[in-house]
Amino acid sequence: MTRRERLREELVAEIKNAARTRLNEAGAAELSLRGIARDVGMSPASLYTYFDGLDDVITALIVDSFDDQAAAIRVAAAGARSVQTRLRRATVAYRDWAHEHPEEFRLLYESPIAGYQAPEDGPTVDAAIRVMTPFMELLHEAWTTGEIEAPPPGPPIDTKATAPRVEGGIDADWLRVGIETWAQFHGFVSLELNGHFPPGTALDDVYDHLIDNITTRLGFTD
Amino acid sequence: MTRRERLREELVAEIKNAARTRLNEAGAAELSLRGIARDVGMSPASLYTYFDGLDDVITALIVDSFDDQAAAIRVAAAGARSVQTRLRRATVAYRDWAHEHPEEFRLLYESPIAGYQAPEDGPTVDAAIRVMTPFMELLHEAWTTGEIEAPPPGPPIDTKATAPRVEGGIDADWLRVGIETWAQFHGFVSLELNGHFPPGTALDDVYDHLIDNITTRLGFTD
DNA sequence: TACGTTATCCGAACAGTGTTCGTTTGTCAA
DNA sequence: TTGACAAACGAACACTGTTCGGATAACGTA
Repeated sequence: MTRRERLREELVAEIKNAARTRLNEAGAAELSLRGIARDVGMSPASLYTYFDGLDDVITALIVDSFDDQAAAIRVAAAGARSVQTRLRRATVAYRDWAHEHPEEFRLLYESPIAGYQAPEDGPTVDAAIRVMTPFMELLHEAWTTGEIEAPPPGPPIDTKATAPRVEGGIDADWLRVGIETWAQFHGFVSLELNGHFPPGTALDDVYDHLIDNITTRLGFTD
Repeated sequence: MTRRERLREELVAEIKNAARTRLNEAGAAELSLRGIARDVGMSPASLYTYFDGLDDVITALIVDSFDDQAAAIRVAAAGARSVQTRLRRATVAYRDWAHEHPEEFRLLYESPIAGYQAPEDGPTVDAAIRVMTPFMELLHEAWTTGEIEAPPPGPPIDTKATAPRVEGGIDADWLRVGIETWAQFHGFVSLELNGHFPPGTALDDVYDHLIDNITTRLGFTD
């Protein structure tokens, strides 16, 4: 590792850090290439030495943010005995992370930057799957340990795209259950973050109540 | 109604129409004030005679889109006998409308235009509530006709903001159930629209399956 | 009909954006 | 030391939203 390579890596990290800070503190509207360049103290043109443009910086940011959320979920779910408890903690961590990084959450799951196009080779898709993997693993574990029963059959899911990225493959019915579960608590977080719920309400408790309903319906015998 | 007032109304409608067409056909990135001005054949400065700026045009667009979705939901839910069927059709209409107007849906429920700020006096909030009202009415009707039972008590919801806008007020428990229900099918539509589900899957069937689960849990005896 | 008022419209300008190009500076290896 | 390459920059281009001043047209009224 030469000196130049090391400096390059440091500067790439500094640029990504400046971009993330800018996004979190000033919002997506201020996530501009020229602004990032000002923050790291270089000219806009110089940034093109390290990234192919603003979209490339954003793509790197998305991948890092997905991995950050995935790590937060894994940490929150670790340690508890019952799978039900770990699954609950994972869903709570999903929402907590969104509250701590609302701009990043929007960047990951909505499209707050008009004109941004994710790259074809899909590094952001890979990273997104790394967030869902803990949930799928918990469902699978709950099933193998007998905490919940096998899901009733339902519409088929095409597992070609996701199965190769999950250890031991993935069952179509479980993937469907995972997607449905995800959709339910994600919808709450998304609507909440975009201000679509009545103000003055203790949304923590409502979310807990929603998770209760979801886990109950999954078949956990509380 | 003078001639000038009529011309003004027509031009306002034409501007909004151009903005909506631009959004739907070219995406949020092309929803620019200068572009809209080009489409209607006037200078950018002239647009300020009719709107206070780009944000004001977008606000008008949001209100119209909310009302359009609300109308689609009401049309879809009308006519069927059982409340369960109408509720199901309403949820399907919610998703169908999103598929027919994906860019508009994102504009309503996510924040695809960085820097846009909704106005303080909340015309967009009023319009958003007009979308939720049919769902709340259906829940209330199912309860009064005995198709489902009263919801078990749960965390309280502050009904001050929404109750005055719904005829006959609103019950806190029912509002909570409505919010939870909405969150669940909205999450599916949002994730689907943003490409977070495995490709090649028959998502229509999965959504139907999800709605089955939701209505069953609401207490409808199929 | 004539006049003053007002709405409408536009051109020019300003500050900001992403991106490209040509050039210069700095670093590394042969 | 020299040649090759990475890195950095200034200037420019085509955009964007917005403001301002002035011109033009339509209006209500005397």
